Amino acid sequence: MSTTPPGTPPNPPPAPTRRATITDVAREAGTGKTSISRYLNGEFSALSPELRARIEAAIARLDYQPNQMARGLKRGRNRLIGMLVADLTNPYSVEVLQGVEAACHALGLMPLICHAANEVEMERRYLQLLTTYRVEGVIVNALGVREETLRPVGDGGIPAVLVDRRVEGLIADMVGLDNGAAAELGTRHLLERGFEHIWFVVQPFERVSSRRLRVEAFDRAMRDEGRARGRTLVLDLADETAVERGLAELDGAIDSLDGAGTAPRVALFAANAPVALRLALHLNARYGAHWQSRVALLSIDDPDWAELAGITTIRQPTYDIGYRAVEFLHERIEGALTGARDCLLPGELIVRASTAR
Amino acid sequence: MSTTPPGTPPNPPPAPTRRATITDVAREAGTGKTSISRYLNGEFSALSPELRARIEAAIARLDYQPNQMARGLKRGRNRLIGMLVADLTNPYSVEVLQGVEAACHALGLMPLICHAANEVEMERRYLQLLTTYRVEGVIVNALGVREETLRPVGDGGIPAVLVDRRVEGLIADMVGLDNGAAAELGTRHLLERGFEHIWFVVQPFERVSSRRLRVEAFDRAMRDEGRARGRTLVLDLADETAVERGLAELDGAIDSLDGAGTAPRVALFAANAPVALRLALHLNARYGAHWQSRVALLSIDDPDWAELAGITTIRQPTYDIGYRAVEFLHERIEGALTGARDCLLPGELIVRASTAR
DNA sequence: CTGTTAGCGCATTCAG
DNA sequence: CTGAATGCGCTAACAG
Repeated sequence: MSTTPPGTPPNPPPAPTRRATITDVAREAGTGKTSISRYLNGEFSALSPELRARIEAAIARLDYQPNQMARGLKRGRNRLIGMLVADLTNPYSVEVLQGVEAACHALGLMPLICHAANEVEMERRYLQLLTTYRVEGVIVNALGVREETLRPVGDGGIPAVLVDRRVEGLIADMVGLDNGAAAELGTRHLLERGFEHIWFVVQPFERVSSRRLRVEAFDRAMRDEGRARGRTLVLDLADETAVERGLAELDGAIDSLDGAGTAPRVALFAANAPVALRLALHLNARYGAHWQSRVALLSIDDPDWAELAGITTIRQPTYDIGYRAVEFLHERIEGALTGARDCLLPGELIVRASTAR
Repeated sequence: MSTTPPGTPPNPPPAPTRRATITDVAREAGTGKTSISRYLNGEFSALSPELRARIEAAIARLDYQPNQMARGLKRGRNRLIGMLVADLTNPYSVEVLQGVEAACHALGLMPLICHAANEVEMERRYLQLLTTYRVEGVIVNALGVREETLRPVGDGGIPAVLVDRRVEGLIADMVGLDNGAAAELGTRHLLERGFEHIWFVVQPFERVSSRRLRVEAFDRAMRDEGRARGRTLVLDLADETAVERGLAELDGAIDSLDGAGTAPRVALFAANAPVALRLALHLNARYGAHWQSRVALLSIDDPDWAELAGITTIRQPTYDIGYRAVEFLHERIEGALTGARDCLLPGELIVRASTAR
């Protein structure tokens, strides 16, 4: 069907081995390349209706599609932006991505998605690759290291906006959850529900600003309160033996605090979904399907299994985070010279059986 | 500023606003562009050690990075391939992606990841976009429609390999789970464990080949057996009211079959993880946390919450699927002219509490 | 309104 | 061993 010109047999063009170029179209339309270019760029006011029609026909006949690479080379901009994701396995990332995609769509940008899979080396490679492809900007959900890796980015380099985490020594826009408020929200909730012992469980946080902020807010909230006992457990999910050691510590505490038959007195506050999952798996294995009668679990992030497990969560405005990040980046690309800006979005508490009492 | 003349202090150039080009490097090294190009392409045998050193220095001084776009334009190949994902929200997709990335890495390819978010229109847009960026090939986890959308791809068009699903009228390589064997494996398992009523629950499958194959294999396996009763329930997850209607039907059946106190006689076989999650959520809401004492649940796909919920699964070799897909594509790109090939990988049954009796 | 000219950054003949 | 010239597909001045 396509756009067979009137008068020709309706066979689709025989799979052109070489894609048509602007020169081909010009020849086919009996005109110069400039007019084709004008047509492509919507400068119709500079084209007679007659010429325009001929061009249209030629393009259809040749199934012509302009080569973005060439356009980019000439124009100096290719509408490409990089999106560097630390861990796509984390539902958080995928959700942010949806916002990013929507915004890109709306702004005429094309996101190149790169997945570092939690490996610093990958992060470096991709960043370098993005650079060589001359992306106009990058959105970075970084692994946390500045040196070398992030050199080409940010101040002076290509425009960048950080997502979720700040990077030491890198001045750039940043958008993410209001970690302080979120952690405080969760802590207060647990305190209100009368838990006497609260463990904040988090992955190593020295290098990841968002985690650090969450820990700090937790500490602060617990200190302000005074009654309940709060502790922090660091779980390096990448090191299984370390994880088991940490979990054993937790088990000890839970066992010693068990108020047989009564509602649980201890609550676990997971700093994010991966941690929450690891905790749930362990508790499930150790105490059986009824582990929730022993311990309560609250988590920042709201993965799809949270509802199934009945755990309380603090949902992040992931979509908005992604969308906003692209907007920031776009402004920078268009030349906004503002200083580094922050956009901290609030989380939403979703109370489920685990802490409903 | 930029090109600091030789003999000046070795301060790193103050963030050149314009990236250095090959011409800059040539000038800086006091040679021609050709030699730089040779250096970049590793043709050291054609460079005197002395020249080579000068080039090296110049590149470092200018922080030069070759422009991939320009290279691609000239060479006619840009090492880019498109990866079109139907639904990144599905862990299956992310896992496949990891295999794709690893293979790309190994083969020197750069995957452009595009997320159709289950929208045919998005799929069309991205495919068209990939075309204009002149990707050398595409890996497609399609939404299932051929017309228009997939026109530029496959036979005659740019090399393509399908993942998980075949597309009607499109002749191309395909790699995915051996759906027939997997569904049969699951069905037999349920029969062995003595379930008397088995429901196969699946999303609308007319347009998605993998789903169709699973349904068919289930039917076949049930027919072969004869004793137990098998039924198929279609759940269109995109249509909530339809979903509820379907679930109500299921509820009726479960209730009527309830053998009070004994082990469950009915098992649900979910065709994939999204369906399994929807089922689990519903059962959990309706029968409480102990729903598994009423119904067993088996699912193709092995999402991270499966272990937590204790449901039996058939895990797909997702990583291998992605890796293999890239290998196929690579061969095609390099000019292999074989007819369409298939690569069907086996699934692995993981028995958990739900069906352990 | 329309076509000609000159590069964008790079790789590739083809002569030194 | 080395470099000058040519053109990839396209846009952007410049003239008609």
